Amino acid sequence: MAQPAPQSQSEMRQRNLSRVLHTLADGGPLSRAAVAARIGLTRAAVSTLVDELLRGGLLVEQGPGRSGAVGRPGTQLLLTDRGPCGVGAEIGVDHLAVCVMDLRGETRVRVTHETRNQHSDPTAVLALLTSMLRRATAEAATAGLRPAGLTVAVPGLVNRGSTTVLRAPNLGWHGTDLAALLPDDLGPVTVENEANLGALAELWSGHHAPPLSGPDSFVHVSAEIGIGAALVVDGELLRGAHGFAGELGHLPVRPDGRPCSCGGRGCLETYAGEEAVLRAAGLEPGPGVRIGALAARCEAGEPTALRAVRQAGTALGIALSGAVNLLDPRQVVIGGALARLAPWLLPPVGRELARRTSVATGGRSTPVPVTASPLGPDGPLLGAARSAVRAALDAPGELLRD
Amino acid sequence: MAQPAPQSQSEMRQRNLSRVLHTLADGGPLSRAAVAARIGLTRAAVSTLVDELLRGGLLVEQGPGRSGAVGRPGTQLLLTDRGPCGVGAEIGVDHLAVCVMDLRGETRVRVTHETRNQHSDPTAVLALLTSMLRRATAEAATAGLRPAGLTVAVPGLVNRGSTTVLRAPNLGWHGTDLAALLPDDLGPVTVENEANLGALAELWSGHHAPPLSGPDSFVHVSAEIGIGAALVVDGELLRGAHGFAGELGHLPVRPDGRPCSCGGRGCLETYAGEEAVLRAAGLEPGPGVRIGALAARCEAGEPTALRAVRQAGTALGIALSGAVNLLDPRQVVIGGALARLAPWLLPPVGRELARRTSVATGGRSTPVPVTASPLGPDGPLLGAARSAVRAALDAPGELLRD
DNA sequence: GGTATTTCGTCATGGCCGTTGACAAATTAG
DNA sequence: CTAATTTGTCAACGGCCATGACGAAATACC
Repeated sequence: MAQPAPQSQSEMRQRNLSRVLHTLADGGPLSRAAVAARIGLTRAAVSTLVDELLRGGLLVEQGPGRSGAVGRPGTQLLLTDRGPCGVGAEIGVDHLAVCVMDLRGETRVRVTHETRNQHSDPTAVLALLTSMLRRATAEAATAGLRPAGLTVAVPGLVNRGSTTVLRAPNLGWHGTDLAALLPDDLGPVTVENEANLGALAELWSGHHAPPLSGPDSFVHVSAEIGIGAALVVDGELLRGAHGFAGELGHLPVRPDGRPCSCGGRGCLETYAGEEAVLRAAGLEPGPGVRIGALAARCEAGEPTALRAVRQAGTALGIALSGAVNLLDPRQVVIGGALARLAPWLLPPVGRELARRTSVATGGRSTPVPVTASPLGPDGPLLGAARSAVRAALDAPGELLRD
Repeated sequence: MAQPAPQSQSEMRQRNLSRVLHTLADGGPLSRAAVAARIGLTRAAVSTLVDELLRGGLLVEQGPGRSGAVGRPGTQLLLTDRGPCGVGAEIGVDHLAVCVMDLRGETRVRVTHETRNQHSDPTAVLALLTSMLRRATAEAATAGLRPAGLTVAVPGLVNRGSTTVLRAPNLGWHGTDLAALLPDDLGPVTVENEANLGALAELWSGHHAPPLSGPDSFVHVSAEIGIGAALVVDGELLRGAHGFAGELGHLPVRPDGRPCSCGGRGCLETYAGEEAVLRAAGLEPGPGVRIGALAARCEAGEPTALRAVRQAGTALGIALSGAVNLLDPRQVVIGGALARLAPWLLPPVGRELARRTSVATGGRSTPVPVTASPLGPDGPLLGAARSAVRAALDAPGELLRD
């Protein structure tokens, strides 16, 4: 929401159009007067903004609302469920997925495909993804939806603001420009780290702690590539100077401990990474043998698996203590595939956090709350789609161009 | 602050006035045309903005600039060195300081007073500080300067957006509202953690790495209360949800190590905190025996002191590795009193960072640069004064009110 | 030296945009 | 049924920036 200052009046107009759209996206159906009250403009001004958006087909009017309150009831406004939509795509280690979301945030089409993308050829993978995109958008078109932007979630590092994947170790991709291999008729293409998108999905879903004052901030842990964390600060993603922020997996947990592939020693990843935990649980990591298998053993109550997860949780808690002391987030969220392990992971994590973050919580008895994301593995895909939707709502000028 | 801005165009005007002021504050003397080019408005628009600021006495015209370039030379504009000014104050453990800064960023008056503020009475300390403020602003008045805001640096935690010191262990203050004990005729009062202000001073001083692209981001380490770090992300201070961000001192360095007063074990502070380092160097911590004494022994080449600092540096490097992996800052700055130890502290810190942050630097051979702040112990005071100046430049409407 | 060129600052004009104040419409309270 | 309240719209207004032209003041070139 933090947009650049308006410097010309047309920019101000764009920003106000966008504010109307976002207000309706957040607050469900509202009358013109209610929108005006929320964004601090007069009813007359909002009327002209709404007229423009209605003419452009971005809003629809519902019948007069039965409010029960005194006074003339307002006509309820709603974002359209036709017209522009956002497209999200996810490139996972063992699957591809596409999701079409309308401006209201409803998922309208979803296509999934199981594959093995480890050490794969980007051209082949993106050709498959493109055909899935074609199928999904064709189906969306029958519902009157027209793509206004595409966001792709990737398990790797993406250069800030570019569409090039710098490194995706699990895919074996290096310096691959995805925009060149994807359709260009779906609107602007954005490529983003999947952990970041998972965190944004969490932020935008709104089903967590109410924003007491000011925007939200949290640490969102996932474990697709090693152990990644996405940091949301004041409602915005913290990407870092080079786009590499959130490398929780290489926080030193035991400075003289096990050597890590990164060259350091005792990184969190050597204790709580997928491979380390699977081995500790007596499982041989391999294709198909991933966190899901471990969760199954925990559910079965197998002691080796439980001990392995507990130890991983302790290490994760130590690393998260560092993050909490540094960042003072409102909460910590365990998302992605790790969310399945939450029942066994949260207790040791919470224990370490309680021990080690008393200063950062101001000595109060309540440590940072740690929760599991209800979105779980769907986070990155939904975050990608919603990111495309929000980008469209941010630029109403583009959408009104017809 | 969440005031419903009913007049969105006058808000735009205020912003543009502010942009003119900030452009001149950053870029030295500039002509109207140069300002227009920088902020993206037309010369005509900037002319009216500048007229208003000239009439309000915030700008002055210099004679036509001798540029040597073809074309009519522009009349150079400059912020005034009279009229409104910012006042900064610092409450240290063993000193008080006040600084008056004009809109150009020049320090015009500075008053320092040595005291012992450990476990002191806030009322007495602030009475003394008030008399210093009176003296400084009286002297500033003879130069035509009129205070437009006061920012106070304190070695403790301040609630976000309030003027109340939650906890300042070294001062022995708890829940003290400073605004009630300070003069109210110096403009709005702001209270801020001194580590944060030191970092902002560093950010605004501009004498570090050139901003290659986008705003700056760095981790700024100081050591007044334990070990504090201030985090600057995208040119803004990261304060945390409760205002407690930057507690570097309690990052776990050796999770089963020495017990810490915070209740945790192996916190950085137990290895690199002032008290721990002094003891390791064979010094008995006490009033007057602080980091300065240690630096003197290092300069003398005393082996025990050198070893103590080297070990502290290693611990600091481990903790900073965590911070760098999480935040991906452009650089790390050692500031405050710690800057005096830089010659002996930087090598071990750099060594640990190089070992442990290869992932966060994208595998490139150049790790995050670590530098010592050239401001050193002056950072917090200068940051406080400049923060007051910038707040004034942000609200030109207030300054033009006469 | 003189003219052309370039750049600066200003002016009048115009368009855009949100505000103000008033009014009809639609509903509830009594 | 009347009064009160709220909604949505309209016309007039004022503020603000863009546009395009102009004179002013310097340099570049002949």
